[in-house]
Amino acid sequence: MITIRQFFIKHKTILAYGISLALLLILLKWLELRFIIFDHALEIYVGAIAVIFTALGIWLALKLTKPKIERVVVEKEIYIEKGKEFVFNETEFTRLGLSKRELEVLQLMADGFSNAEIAARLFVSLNTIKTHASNLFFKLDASRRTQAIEKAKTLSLIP
Amino acid sequence: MITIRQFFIKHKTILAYGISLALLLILLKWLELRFIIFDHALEIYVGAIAVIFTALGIWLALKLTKPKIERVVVEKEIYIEKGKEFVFNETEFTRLGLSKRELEVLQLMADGFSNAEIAARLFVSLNTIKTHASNLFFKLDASRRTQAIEKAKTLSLIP
DNA sequence: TTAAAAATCGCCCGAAAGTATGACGGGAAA
DNA sequence: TTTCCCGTCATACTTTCGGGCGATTTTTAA
Repeated sequence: MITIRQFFIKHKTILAYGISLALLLILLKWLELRFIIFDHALEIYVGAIAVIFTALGIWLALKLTKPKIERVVVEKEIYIEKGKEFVFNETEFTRLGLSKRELEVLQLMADGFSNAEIAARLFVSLNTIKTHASNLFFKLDASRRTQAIEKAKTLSLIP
Repeated sequence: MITIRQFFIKHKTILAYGISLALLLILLKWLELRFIIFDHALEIYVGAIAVIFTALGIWLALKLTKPKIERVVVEKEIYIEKGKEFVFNETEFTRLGLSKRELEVLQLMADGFSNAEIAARLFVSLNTIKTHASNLFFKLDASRRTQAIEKAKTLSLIP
């Protein structure tokens, strides 16, 4: 159930607009009264309306235009310690969403084994290895095993 | 010296605005005439003016304001190898009887390039790269490129 | 200068790798 | 309990690799 108060809070922009309009109408009525009093006041009246509504239009346009989004690419340098003992990069592993099995296959691939050899070593079918390899390439954004290995090494996923 | 024509060309936006205003005034005059004829036409008249000038305001705002630009910073990570400078194993290189070109191909292979890509990079044909690769595999006693890369790395032939 | 080594290219063919898609069970999380 | 991910496997197809030839042209070094 939505209370009136909640409604007010939710639509405060619309409310503000409504109140503004009301105030404008009051102003117009007041101007209308003045118009009766003065000669040639019609021109002033119309002019005032024109000015006010031009301003309103401008305000509306500025308020309602969506900002154009510009992407700025900032290069962030990440230094990788090399030559020391291998430390597994758990962060990247999780970020890329790799599975244990996939890492296992990746490791064996880097060791120079063929898909058939990997399949034999892990006691699964060749097709399974191919599936793992495919997923691996997708996750590592690689299209070849050598590329995948290269990336995995720089990311410290494998020694 | 700026001629009148040049002035017109330069400020055609302003001119367009002026002409629009003139047309609007004509329209208003015409409406004013109608207003005399009809009873209660004042409200219509004022409403029309309000609408027109609101539109004008919106148009003006859109035309004259610079588009809002929202900057979104996108971080692109760049991995940089640090420490452990690579020392080329000249001994192994000579012992295995590798050629300069072969080493070059080997290097590119390790970087994850396909034979076709290597061929393009070295401005030679795919067949040439295949020949180099074959010789490479023979000399390194490997039967796959991944194996060759593995061996070459442990022998410090490539970083 | 001349032979050896290196680099280039070609063709054929089979093997391996990779793509696409679908399916199924099991375990963990919601 | 249901959904989602993982691991498993399969089929069918395309692409890339790698082996096995042979061949010509530079380069290099004796």
